[in-house]
Amino acid sequence: MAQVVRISEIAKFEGREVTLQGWLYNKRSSGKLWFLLVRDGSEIIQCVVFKNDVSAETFQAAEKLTQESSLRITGTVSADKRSPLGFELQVREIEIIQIAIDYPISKKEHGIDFLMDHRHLWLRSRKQHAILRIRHQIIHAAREFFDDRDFILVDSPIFTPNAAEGTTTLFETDYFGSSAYLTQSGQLYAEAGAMAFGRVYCFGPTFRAEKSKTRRHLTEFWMIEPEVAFFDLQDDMQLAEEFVSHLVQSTLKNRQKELETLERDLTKLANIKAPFPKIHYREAVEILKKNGSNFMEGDDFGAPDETIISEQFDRPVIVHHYPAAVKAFYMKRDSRQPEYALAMDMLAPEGYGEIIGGSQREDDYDTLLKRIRENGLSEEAFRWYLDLRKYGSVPHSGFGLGIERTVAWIAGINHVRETIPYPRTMQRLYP
RNA sequence: UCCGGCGUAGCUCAAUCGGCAGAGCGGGUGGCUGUUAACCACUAGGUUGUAGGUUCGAGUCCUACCGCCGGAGCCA
Repeated sequence: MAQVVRISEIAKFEGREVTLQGWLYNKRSSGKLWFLLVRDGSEIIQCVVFKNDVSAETFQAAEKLTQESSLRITGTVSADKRSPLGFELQVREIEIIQIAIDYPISKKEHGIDFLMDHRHLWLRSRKQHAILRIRHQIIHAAREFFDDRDFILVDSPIFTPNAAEGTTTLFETDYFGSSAYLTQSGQLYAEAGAMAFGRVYCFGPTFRAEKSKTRRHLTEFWMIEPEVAFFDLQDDMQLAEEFVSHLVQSTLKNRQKELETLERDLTKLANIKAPFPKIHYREAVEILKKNGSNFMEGDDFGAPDETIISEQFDRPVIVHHYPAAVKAFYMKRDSRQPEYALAMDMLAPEGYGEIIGGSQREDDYDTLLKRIRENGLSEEAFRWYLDLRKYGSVPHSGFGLGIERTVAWIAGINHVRETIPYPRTMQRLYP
């Protein structure tokens, strides 16, 4: 065995003998010659086995290897123009660790249900690698954005005693004889954090028991939620557009190869720079009317409406001042036009839908208490939340960005289920 | 929950008007010293989702159920 290296760093070892540890991705033969595609998690490299250059045992080992068998393979790194990677391994020795029998995912196409049943194995494939590396990059960029702006990470609990959004979409679980709910949003706790630290964010999984079967929905999805004291709606929208610009530009800069693997149109991403267009709800309604939608003013937008609106722009569009009636109880109303909430949504281009929802929060104790009562929510469960309006209440705002929809949009993936390692939907709790 | 679609080999799909259930991939065997989802030859592999019905005859038509896919509503 020679020095063990990662394939991603193979260029540094040209002309030297190295050992790779990994799995067989695919193989081809040509008589006295085997071409082994070996992956180690970082990259895939073609390893060439000439019958005349290796021992009989090693040549037999090459013959015996099946797809996804694990191995150590030793040889000399050589530059080769025919290789997509630019380098090959001229093999001297193969050590089989385990022969994989009947690996279920073949090189040809599969249906989505089959692939999702084998999600734990599907993660090994090229496309899934590209998507999850992009997800990693977006999460990294998101943390970097807030950390660089002096935000403190203050995570919210996952077990909660109360609802943040509609009560019909809560997952209820037994909690030592009483009920707890899986969080739908970390926002309410982030508000408490903002009153403590000024600017905070939380990042974690959230859960919605919505019976949605669409390409934009999961029952478990990850959300990053900043919350800032003394921010009004304008400040909030500006933060959101700078944030999303950063996510896109960081991915474009650091994951170009993965975006190309996914055949993403990079020119569309290059445009995504702040400022973004910002339109009042009423302007959005005008757009819908002009484009032949039978939309009723006063409603919230449906998915087809969002697509029509977002198609008017070459970058995400922020719609603000939604009718208060269709928005959550904690959103502050505009004092000059109280039928509208100081709310905003960011709609991604190309039909990817809403990626951000945010608002300026109601900061008046009596008004918030009234809203809680109007919505039939438990005053007792929200006692702590009301405290924030009792002890030094200030204007504050925040938003939540759904990671999976953002990854789907940036990576150009049709369905959010491929943007998370183990998607949870109404139909799927396995693997 | 509602609307629409699909269930055939391990996988992806064919099967004309209701008339012998087939191909590619994957597996096995053999061949090939530069392949890129390699190729060539041979080969094994089937309770056509389940239950019932119509018919001389059902993968195909009808009913119910189950599973999945897409969409709506709801949302990020």
